[in-house]
Amino acid sequence: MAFKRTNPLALAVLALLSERPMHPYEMAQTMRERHQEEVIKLNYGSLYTVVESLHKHELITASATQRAGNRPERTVYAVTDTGTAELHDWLRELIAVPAREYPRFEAGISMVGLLPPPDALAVVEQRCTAVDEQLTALAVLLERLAGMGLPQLAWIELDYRMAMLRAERAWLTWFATATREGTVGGYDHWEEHHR
Amino acid sequence: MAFKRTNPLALAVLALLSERPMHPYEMAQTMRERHQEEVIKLNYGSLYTVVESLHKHELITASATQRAGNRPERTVYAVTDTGTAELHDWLRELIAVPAREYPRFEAGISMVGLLPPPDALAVVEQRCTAVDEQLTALAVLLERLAGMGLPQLAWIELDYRMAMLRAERAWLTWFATATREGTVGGYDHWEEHHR
DNA sequence: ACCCATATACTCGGCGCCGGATATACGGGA
DNA sequence: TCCCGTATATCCGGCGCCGAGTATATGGGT
Repeated sequence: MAFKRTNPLALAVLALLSERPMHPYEMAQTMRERHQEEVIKLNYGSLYTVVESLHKHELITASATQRAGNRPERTVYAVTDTGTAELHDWLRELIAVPAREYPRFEAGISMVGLLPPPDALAVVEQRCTAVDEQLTALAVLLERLAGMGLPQLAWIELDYRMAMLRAERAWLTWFATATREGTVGGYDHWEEHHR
Repeated sequence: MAFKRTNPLALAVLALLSERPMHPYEMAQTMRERHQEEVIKLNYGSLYTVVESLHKHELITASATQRAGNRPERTVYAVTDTGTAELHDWLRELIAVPAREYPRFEAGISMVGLLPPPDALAVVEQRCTAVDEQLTALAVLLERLAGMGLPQLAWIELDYRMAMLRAERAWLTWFATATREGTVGGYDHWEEHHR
């Protein structure tokens, strides 16, 4: 059966191995150092599962089980030509085709009418401050990265996330005021239902 | 062990059962009719798993296995008091606390430097038009729902999604022009590397 | 020389999710 | 009356993911 593009961790593995051969644990370390784990969920169990799957589909090869000092054996992997092709094609797909991802917040906010208006207002305001904190944290991080001389292309995904967070904050602010002032469409029925 | 708030489908089940008792298949039908499946991933296999789990944790009760005509047996479920409490608390959490969800696009765009600039530009422009189409489709849907006399609160999650899509489109447009004109930070190195 | 905290490197059992398979009933056309 | 497509309602085998567990090596403190 063909390789399935489910776990993005496999994408990270292909990308790392297209730099140089590595063993799984080293991949994890490198992902940590580069803050890649911010963007792609890393987890040891999944890492080894994913590497094995890539190996089975011949997108990577187990080059050698070496041992340094008396450390346990380490299997070092390298990417194949098919693997590189898969990496590029997967990447193109990820960027070009928007995928339905069912964000939790959409599920939550779609049922906000089940909460009494004051409660709803409170939790929306909580989220608003949380998003604000994430925004300032991101701004600090960007400052630091730019200060280290890293080009914008190296942290382009943070730039994107920042734009999204700003938009979310704006929407939350709007919804909070609309709830507070009772101007959101259907407020009367909502308020009446919780009395 | 305590109930785990993993699958949002369980949230939908609790919400539906807090209207009236239903059997699983009826829940699915209702979700379809109300376009809830746009916001919460529905899938029969998961539905029965989730219902069983809720039942095990006594958040819902199996009221009666009735049979209409000669149809196969149907187990009708109803929500318990603990279930209602869980619903409200989960809802509050979903709204108040932003969750890391690792969107696929972030993973993709973070590695856009691996593609040659012309390829990158092409796929970003593809996404841009795709997002545009989603936006117009959403606008049509909103028009229809408002025309049916539904209050804004009934489709508040679509309002949110619209705001997010607009922000994404704006960012994509910016990135596309910055790539086309070579003004994105680190372009020289990028262009040089793919020659 | 000894000890323990930390780093290194991987393993494994369990569980949730998926989607295709199953089985029966109903309704409309030939 | 027969047939078959669609609706009803659920089941289940398999697989990917998770995170806690395991085992050894290194290095710094006393």
